[in-house]
Parts: sequence; structure tokens; C-alpha cells
Amino acid sequence: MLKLRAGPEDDAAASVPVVNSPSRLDEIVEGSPIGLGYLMAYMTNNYLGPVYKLVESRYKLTSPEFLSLMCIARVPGINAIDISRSSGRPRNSISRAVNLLLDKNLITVEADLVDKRRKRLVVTTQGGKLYTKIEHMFEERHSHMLSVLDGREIERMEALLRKLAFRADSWAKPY
Amino acid sequence: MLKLRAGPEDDAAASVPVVNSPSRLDEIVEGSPIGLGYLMAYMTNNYLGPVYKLVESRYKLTSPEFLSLMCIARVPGINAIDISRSSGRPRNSISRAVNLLLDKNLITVEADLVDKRRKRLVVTTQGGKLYTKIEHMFEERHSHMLSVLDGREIERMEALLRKLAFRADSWAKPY
DNA sequence: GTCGATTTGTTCAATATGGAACTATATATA
DNA sequence: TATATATAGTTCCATATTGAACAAATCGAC
Repeated sequence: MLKLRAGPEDDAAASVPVVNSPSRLDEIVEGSPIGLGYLMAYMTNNYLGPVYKLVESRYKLTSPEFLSLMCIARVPGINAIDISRSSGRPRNSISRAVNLLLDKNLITVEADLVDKRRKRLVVTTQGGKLYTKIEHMFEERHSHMLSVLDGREIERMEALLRKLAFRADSWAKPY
Repeated sequence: MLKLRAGPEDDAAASVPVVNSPSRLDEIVEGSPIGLGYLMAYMTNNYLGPVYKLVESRYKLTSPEFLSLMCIARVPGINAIDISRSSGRPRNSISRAVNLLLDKNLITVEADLVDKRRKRLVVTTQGGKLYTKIEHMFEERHSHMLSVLDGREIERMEALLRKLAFRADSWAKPY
């Protein structure tokens, strides 16, 4: 078994480093035809990025690793390619991540009787516990990020994101 | 001068590869306390990611490079640290990117008379043209992505993202 | 059935990335 | 003025990432 924790403190969601003020963001985005996309990337970098880094340093998991762990914890029996498609990361990155999670005893493989190429992935007890901890860290960051919005706005935001993401077939066609 | 184009075709926004259907995304997000954040990352990976890749292969620019080019094109005289803060990428990545853009004659440096540590960055004619092309590529991807939403929804989405991003000081405090 | 095309997963090698430590300039305090 | 602290930018190096080429299993059209 590998050592999972890096720092001494294990308490709760802990401290994500302060993000510096986005001094020129307004000028960059204002009037830009791709402002919406830029802001989306900005938010992803600035909210998720710091938690990613914290998880990496504290639990020694790379981002494809805990992304995979999340998917496996939430969808037991999922396979690598579906993790790849559900996260937008390349297959080979997920493949490596899955093998690292196996080495760390955080997940196990079950045979897929229908298709021998596939590997059904499931979290171990230990992996489940770790996922819960990580989810808490994200949750805390999440609520800080959303504290600027009221309940109705959060609902709208999530609804819009769902609409975009779940309609992948319509926007993802070749052009 | 370095060769900038990779492929033979230069026409318009070109073809971003098809994104596979997010088969298990619904199961991963449903009921998750961090669904909103996951969806945001998913969208960033799946919309912006493919264009990033296309720009990288066609124009031989890494993502910090064209991110920097965008910032400099839109905010002439901006310096590296402000690009870093406005994009959520580390200072050293931006520093490297800026120097590569200089090598490629896409930007130039002007002295900052107020503070000798700073370098004011400005696009060259060539850099401006390239930025325009890249912006078109993003714009096309952008409109495909947003075609699922109607005008009112797009406005709401952008307003919500702006609210989140511009209120950085309130969510970015230490905790 | 069989043969070619697709799909899942892996490995390798080249490249991109970011933390840490550094230089040089600027600012604050006495 | 002198000294300490903070900031802009760079370089180094260890690591993360990904495209490409591959093996194995499956599917599909006959």
C-alpha cells in the first residue's frame, strides 16, 4: 500500500491558496465575441485549479486520477473509455490514471462478461473513503465560489450548464 | 521568422474533431453536490479543448502562447503578471509563452517608464492578424456550442459568469 | 462462417507544465 | 540613507500530458 497523504493536517477541506485579483479581466472580456468561453475557462482555472493542486499535493493524486476516482465512485462498473468521454480527457491519460489507482488499492477491476476488451471499475472501501474526503474539499470550494449567487441564480446556472452539456450531440457534430 | 502554419488549408475556422457522446455524464453529475463545477470543467474541456488543439497543431502555438496573444491583442501594453492573473495560469508559463511570441515576431516589448521591472507587451501587425484568425476559430466553435441556447439564455449565462468572475475578491479570500 | 473495420486499452517518446529558487527593481519603515 | 519586504520576470528541473503506433477483442457486411 502506498502512502496517500502528503501534509500532516487532514482536517476538512483545508485552505486553497488565495487567488489574486483578476486585474485586467474586464478589459479582456469586454466586447469580446468569445467572452463567454473565456470566462468559462477562467472560472475552471481559478476555482477548480487550486483544489486540483491541493488534492495533488495532499493525496498524491494527479488530476486524471481523482477525476477517474470520482467517476468510478459515482458510477460503479464504469470503464475507462466512458470516463474519458465523460470528462473530456484523452484515453491514454485515463488508462494510466486507472492503473495508478489500482496500484494504490483505491479501485479494483471486475471482468466484463459481455465484452472482454472492457474493464469494469469499482472503488475499494479505501477508495470510497478517499473520494468522500475529496468531494468535501470540492464542495467547500464550490460553495465559496457560488456564494456570490443567490439560490435562484445557482439553479439557473446549473440548468444552463446541463442543457449545454447534455445536448452534446447537437453541438459536437463536425463542421 | 518561423513558419506558423502546419496544415495546408487556411480556410476559415476549420474542422474541430467530433466530440464523442458523453455517455455516462448524466449518471456522474446527477445528485452530485459538485455537479455544477464538474459540468463547468466538462464544458471547458470539451469546447475549448478541441479548438486549443487545433490552434496548437495549425499555428504551432501552445495554449499559454495564444492565451497571452489574446490578452495582448485585446489589452495593448498589458504585462506578463496581469496576463497570468487574468487567465489563471502560472507566471512562469506566461513568461515562457511571451518569450516564444517574441521569437516569432508576434509581439514586441515596450519599456515601462514607471516601473523598470515591467514589460509592456504589444502585438505586431503579424500578431494582430494571427489573433484575428484564431478569434474566428473560437467564435465559430463558440456559436456551435451556444446554438443549443436561445438569445435570452445566452445573455443569462454570460451575466452569471461575469458575476462570478468579477466578484473574485469575494470568493477568492482565504478559508 | 470470414475478412476488414471499429473499439478498448496500453506503451512509448516527445513535449508541455509548474513549483522552487533566483535576479533585479520597487516600496515601506525607521 | 539603510534595511527589510514585496513584486516582475526568468531559469531550472522534475513531472504530467498527450499524439501515435500498437495488440486484442468485437462488430458488421457479406
